[in-house]
Amino acid sequence: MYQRNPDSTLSQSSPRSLSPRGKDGFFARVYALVRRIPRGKVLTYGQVAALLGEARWARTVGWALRACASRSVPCHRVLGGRGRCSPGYGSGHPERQRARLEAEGVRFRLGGTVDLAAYGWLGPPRAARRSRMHGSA
DNA sequence: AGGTTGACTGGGG
DNA sequence: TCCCCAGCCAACC
Repeated sequence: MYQRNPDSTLSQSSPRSLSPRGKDGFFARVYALVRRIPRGKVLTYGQVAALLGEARWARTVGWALRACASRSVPCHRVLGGRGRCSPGYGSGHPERQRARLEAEGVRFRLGGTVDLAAYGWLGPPRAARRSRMHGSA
């Protein structure tokens, strides 16, 4: 099984990353958003960055997830822009990411990519609800 | 203070 | 479709 020590990653793996300074806790906001991705749905690094209002910070999102502060953050639901698993997932085991996603019902194409149009999350409900409920009034 | 790194992206071959 | 290159930008050293 591929369970890493949640505790060790919390206390010693990335001590400084847990107190992100750039932009009032960008890391924390990344974790908060990723935690909301529903089972069986995915998001790309670029989309996470965009949803947080920092469209060009895709690489920084990667930094945040590398630290993967808590086991409660389903970081396996974040893929590269081409719907591919992250090369560095689980310290170089993207297959683990795939296994987790498949366990949630996400199917992969022959090339090892996920159909983002089919499995992509639309984002926080609130954003979608706002335009629909309030409309113009 | 400055160079390097990286779980990214988009474009081109 | 896959691989490589240039641009990207904060974190890291």
